[in-house]
Amino acid sequence: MAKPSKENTPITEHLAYLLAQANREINRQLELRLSKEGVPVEQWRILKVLSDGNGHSMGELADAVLLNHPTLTKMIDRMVSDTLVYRVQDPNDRRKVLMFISDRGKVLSRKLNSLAVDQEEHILESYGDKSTSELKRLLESLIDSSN
Amino acid sequence: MAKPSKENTPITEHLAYLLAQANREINRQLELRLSKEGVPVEQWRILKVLSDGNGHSMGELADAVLLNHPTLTKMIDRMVSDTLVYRVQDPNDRRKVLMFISDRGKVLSRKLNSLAVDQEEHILESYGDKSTSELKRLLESLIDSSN
DNA sequence: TTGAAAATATTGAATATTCAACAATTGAAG
DNA sequence: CTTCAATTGTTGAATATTCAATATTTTCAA
Repeated sequence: MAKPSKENTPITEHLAYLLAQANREINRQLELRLSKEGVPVEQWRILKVLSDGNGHSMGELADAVLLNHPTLTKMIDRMVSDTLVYRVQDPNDRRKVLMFISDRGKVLSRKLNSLAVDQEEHILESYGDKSTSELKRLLESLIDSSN
Repeated sequence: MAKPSKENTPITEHLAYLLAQANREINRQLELRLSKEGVPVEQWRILKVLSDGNGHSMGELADAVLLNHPTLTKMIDRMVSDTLVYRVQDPNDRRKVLMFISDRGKVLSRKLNSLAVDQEEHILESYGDKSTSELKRLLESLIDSSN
């Protein structure tokens, strides 16, 4: 019996493709909601991370919000112009810049969170509680196993 | 007892974020392998879809490979220059353009598939057979429920 | 049959992202 | 101490993506 070859697997069966497709779709939906406040998904992430009130360096932020450094720098430039966040030089390591959320940023962050929560709840409804938490668990473990 | 508020959920617990993170990581790994042939992930997808030998319209292709139309048009322009694919006007509907894979494209496609299969096997090893198929199942069903 | 609306693909301008080079600071070896 | 390598963040040029406008063809209603 011939050993089953994976060479002709349709693209829709590749994990990489399924992840890209699911991510694209969920992201599109989230984008749609956040557009009510005229804010891209990445800015929601940035505000969410910073809303712990602590200072976060650019490198740390870039990791957390899944952007590479130059892209983050330029996005932060815009957010500083919009007075949503501000930069402070790290006194302990003057190479670093610490980012903080402003009061205006906090107000916006609350609105965005509520839009994001809306979406999560919408997913829970149409996709189910069980599937959602199981999917989250598997994704976390995939991410873990990739490091 | 206070009703649990989701407003302060850390970003790492949002499905949208987990999907983005997992997708980024898996995509990065795939990119790394395909870079051996100097080809971006999207071109692998295009070649894979076209390797059924049939003609596919630009719209159909754009859906299948998760690119929007103008981006696809420009990527196809490059691939035509590299003689990996070619355009034919659809005789039944002259608004449409049918894309076909060339012989050179087929040769490249085989190499790319083997690199992609390598990755899937690597994932199976580190992440496990069971988890992988379960994750795929859940992703498919999430995508379904989003349409 | 005609004319307006829809579908399909491309183009060019505006934006955004990425890559490589740079500047500043820190760490660490000699 | 001094010097050289590593770390951190930004910049500018090169690329890539997106949005809006366009051209072409088809569909379909009047």
